Amino acid sequence: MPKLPEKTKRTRRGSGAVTLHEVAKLAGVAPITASRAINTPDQVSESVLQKVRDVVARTGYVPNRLAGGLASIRSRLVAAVVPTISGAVFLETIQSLTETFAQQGYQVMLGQAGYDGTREDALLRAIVGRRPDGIVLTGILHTKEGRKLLAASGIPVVETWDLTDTPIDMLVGFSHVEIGRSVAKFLHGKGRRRFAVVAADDARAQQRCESFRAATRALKLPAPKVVIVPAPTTLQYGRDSLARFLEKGGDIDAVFCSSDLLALGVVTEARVRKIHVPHDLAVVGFGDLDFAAHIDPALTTVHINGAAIGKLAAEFIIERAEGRESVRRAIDIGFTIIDRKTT
Amino acid sequence: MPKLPEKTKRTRRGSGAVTLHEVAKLAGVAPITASRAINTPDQVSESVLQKVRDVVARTGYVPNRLAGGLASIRSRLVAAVVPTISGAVFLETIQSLTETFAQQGYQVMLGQAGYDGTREDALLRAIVGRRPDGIVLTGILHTKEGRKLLAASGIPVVETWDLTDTPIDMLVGFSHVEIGRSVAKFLHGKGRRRFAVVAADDARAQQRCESFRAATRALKLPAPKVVIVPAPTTLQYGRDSLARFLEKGGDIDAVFCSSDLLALGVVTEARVRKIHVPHDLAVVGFGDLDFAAHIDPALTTVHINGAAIGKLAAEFIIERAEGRESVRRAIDIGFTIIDRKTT
DNA sequence: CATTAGTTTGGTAGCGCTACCATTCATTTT
DNA sequence: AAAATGAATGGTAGCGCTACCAAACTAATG
Repeated sequence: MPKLPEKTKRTRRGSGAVTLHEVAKLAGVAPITASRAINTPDQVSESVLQKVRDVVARTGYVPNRLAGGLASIRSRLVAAVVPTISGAVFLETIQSLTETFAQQGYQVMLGQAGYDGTREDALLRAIVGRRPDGIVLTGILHTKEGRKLLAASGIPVVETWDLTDTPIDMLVGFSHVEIGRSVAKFLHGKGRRRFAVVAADDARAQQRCESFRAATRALKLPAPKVVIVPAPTTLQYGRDSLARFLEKGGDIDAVFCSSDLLALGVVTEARVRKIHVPHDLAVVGFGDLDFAAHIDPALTTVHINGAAIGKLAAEFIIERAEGRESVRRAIDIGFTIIDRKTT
Repeated sequence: MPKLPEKTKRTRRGSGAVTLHEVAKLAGVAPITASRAINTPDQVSESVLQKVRDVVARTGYVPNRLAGGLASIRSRLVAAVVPTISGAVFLETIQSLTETFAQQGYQVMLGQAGYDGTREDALLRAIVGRRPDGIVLTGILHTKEGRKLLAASGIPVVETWDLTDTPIDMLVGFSHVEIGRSVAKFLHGKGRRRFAVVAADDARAQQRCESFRAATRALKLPAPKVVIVPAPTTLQYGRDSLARFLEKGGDIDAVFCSSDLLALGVVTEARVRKIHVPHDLAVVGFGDLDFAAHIDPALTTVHINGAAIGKLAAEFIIERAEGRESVRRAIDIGFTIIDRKTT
């Protein structure tokens, strides 16, 4: 059995790590055969496989995917872009995205674009430079520059958490306009008439707010009172917002919040002020985060299947990467209003 | 001005994207000069810089960092490993980590190891294969295999959210043992005597629980009642846990929870059962998440400066990558018990 | 003026891997 | 038996970039 050679030569260049060539030499085969033994084991004889696996174990060889990606145009790297990771809404999506990709041997690169989109272009350039096999845009509106860059790169892109008639490439989302309308109707159906909205200062929350407002108009109700809070949302903003409504002599009987955290804040503030939820005030959240069902009173909210979004987005990109062109390119995953105890 | 050439040749190989060589040719300089114009602009004359920048803008050239990383052993990629992204505790750390790195032109790759650590080794291999400039381990205990792999790779590693006498490399953390002890003393100082613990089934939560138990023994108090819940923790587990204590005829006057979400659950369940917090029951959380200060009653909890951990970890790795060997390698960032209204 | 030092540019040779084609040898078909 | 097929292996030539050294040229020094 050949002895493991000392790390000699290659002083200046090279990481000093074990390379495929060294593995091949120790196994007594050609480099390309060693490569096949590792990547496509069924193209190789049992004996070669054995020898190579043996050497890999002994040397602790870890393939250099930088080199592999450069040689094969398959980096097995994908990028996920979120406005910010601290807004808990996207977590489920990222989690299932990461898991689905990990199972297929892909690594996920995370980028935070910020809600204002200023860093977005720079981020996209950094991402494209890594030549990922796909890019998942999580809930983001795109600058012209960004769109051009992505289109030119030829990298598969999935936009998520929204719908548009002009997707860059693929799409997994749902209609924020539809949600705003549905919630308005829902509250109206419950006999509520004097609406308020607490909406984060981000494009999708604003869309929901706008269509909510439009729906109240269609229902011949007074225009809803609106408070805009910075994104990402917090419980405190929710408390403050309710306080604001009441200070302004707010005569309201229902609040639609753009996140569950805001809704929890409103519920909390209401309790402190001895306003009974749902009797005096109905509260609707958005996101159906983990805690929504278990707070007291249980929160009525709009459920989005974030995990499904992540899984689908990953599958779309994997299909593309494997060359299986999928026909479905845009999916509306829908939403559900979960009627619990705050309405 | 030379015309942009059609994309010809290189049909099978190559991404078809603009390369540095093409940029150089269009700018009328050697490839290496173009490289310098882009990466180290002050090594190059004003006129060359102008020409190259011009061509880059016209062609939409995006440097291939895969190739760059392969050639230079500087991938400008770093990996962050978390047990799971849905446990909100680490979010702040990841966020500040990502931001600090992004500012320096590094990209962050995210890996989820799972709380059980089964996927950890596979994940580490995948990460090492990408030859990142650094790896940040967020709150993880490491298998022998994993330690060996990382040590052999020579990649700078920062372990976080814990302390150990035998760090793989660098360390930014705090003492879970110290926290358990401090919280026990804190509650004892408030006159509480009949303790309970709700702890997640993960190593660090267990450490806090253990030292809490040890401290009660030292204080000659009865052993605390303990409920273990699966990680990551949820509000519901918190509610269930309090229910469990009470069913078992739990004669308790204080609960130490291993997360703020659990604590919120306990507080919620207590309210539903008309148990007054803090009069009848004191509750202490862990993490001091965003909402802790704003729920009602405001939550007493252990504050960890997660953002600082992320920032420091990033700085450690950047220093290493730039060749500036830092002396400080292990930092205890400490913690604070924030005394609010639940105790 | 020659010599030295500094600045700007270019050539060569890989980094570690895989695509593509060519070769060998065993197996099957006519 | 010859031809055709298939399976296993190897050789060559890059992928797109940068480290290293060398050359050319400018400026400063004695």
